[in-house]
Amino acid sequence: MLKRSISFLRSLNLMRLREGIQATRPTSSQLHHMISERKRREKLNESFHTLKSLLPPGTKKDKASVLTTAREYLTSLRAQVAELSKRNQQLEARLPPAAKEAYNEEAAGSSNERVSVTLTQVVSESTPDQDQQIFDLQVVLRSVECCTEDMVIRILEFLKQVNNVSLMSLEANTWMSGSDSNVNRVILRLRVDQGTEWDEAAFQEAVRRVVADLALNNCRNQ
Amino acid sequence: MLKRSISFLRSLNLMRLREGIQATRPTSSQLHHMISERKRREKLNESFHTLKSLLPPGTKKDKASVLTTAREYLTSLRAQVAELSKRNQQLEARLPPAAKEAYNEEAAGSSNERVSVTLTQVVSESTPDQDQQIFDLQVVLRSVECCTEDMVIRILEFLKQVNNVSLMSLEANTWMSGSDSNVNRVILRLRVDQGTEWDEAAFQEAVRRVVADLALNNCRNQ
DNA sequence: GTTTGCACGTGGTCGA
DNA sequence: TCGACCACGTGCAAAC
Repeated sequence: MLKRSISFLRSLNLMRLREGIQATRPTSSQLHHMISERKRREKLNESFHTLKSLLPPGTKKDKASVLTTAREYLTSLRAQVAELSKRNQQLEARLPPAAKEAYNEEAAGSSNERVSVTLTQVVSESTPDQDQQIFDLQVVLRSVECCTEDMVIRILEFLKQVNNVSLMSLEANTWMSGSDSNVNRVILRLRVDQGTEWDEAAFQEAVRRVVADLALNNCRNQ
Repeated sequence: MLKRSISFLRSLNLMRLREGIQATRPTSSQLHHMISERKRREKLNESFHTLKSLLPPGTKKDKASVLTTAREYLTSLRAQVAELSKRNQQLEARLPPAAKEAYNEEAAGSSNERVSVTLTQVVSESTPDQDQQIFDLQVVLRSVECCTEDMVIRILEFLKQVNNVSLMSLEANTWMSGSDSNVNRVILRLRVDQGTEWDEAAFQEAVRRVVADLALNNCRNQ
């Protein structure tokens, strides 16, 4: 019914335009403008309709209501994303880092090295923050009498001096391996702020030197 | 159909009237209509502006662009929520059962205490050694700025002074809780040689004092 | 020049 | 009747 009246008005106006055909020269441009505006309007209305279809179904078909509820829904979704991301980070923080590689490495060769430091980046698709990265630092030390406490303390005190990394989680184990030589393994999950420079190899080498120095000192003491 | 003809006649009459006399009918009702429509328009534009302010900042100030980008952003946020929720569920499913209690405890009350120390004996039927016992020491510290590194270092240095306990494994996490107050949790598995005297409550109280002292010092420093 | 976009006033419909 | 809402055509800018 409404469409009918609209089209009726349209034809009426067109008739009016044709009535003044002799005095109004820019009829074609005006007509083009008119239909262009009509096209714009219907496109905008279509966008309104599709947007309303995405909103929660109890929404009024009001244009203003569509806008305001879109705004509210958007902020709500943002809050949900933030909360979920935070909770996700909490969960990931206390998730034990994968320790399978250490076992394989220990079972295989490379045991001639008393200290091994590996640094692997954790790719997490849930929190793809571009300004920070997450690394897993694994330190394995085979020594006759280097207690895990000293090792962890040394590593942590070293980490405190590096200002753009922060500790997310830490996992340390010690176990006997073969005849009276125990193996200490520490896995640290680190969050690296990407703002400053970050030399991965240099950091790894520094950790290696710290641990090797600890092993030397301890062996000299005993 | 009848209505159509009626409206047609009416509009025709109105147009005739307007053509004839233009100054006699700008009555107050038309003026009210005008300013009301103006009010409506500016309110709608305001809604447009606020909605655009919530969109990603590279958005065109076009009305249609605002609508379409709002739609895209909304679907994107929805997808993010779905993916985060799925991942969250996966993470919660594979969460170790030991950490669930701490999670609930953190979510529930008992947050009035900034430091909590619990010591539980691990009964393991696989190694029923009678001359040594295994304990799990859990330390939770809620503080605005007590980094986990210091906490672990303090606990380990304290442990080094106790001569009849040795560290088996260590697990430390830190995560944000609420507004800018992070929670540090450290779980230590200790082997206690039963030969000498072993006062469980005293040990726990000593750990609590160490951690509380650390928190005090850190709060005083900052 | 043309196209795009927007605010304006206006007439019309639908519900209190 | 009054108020809210909407579509229409048009004048007026700025941008391709």
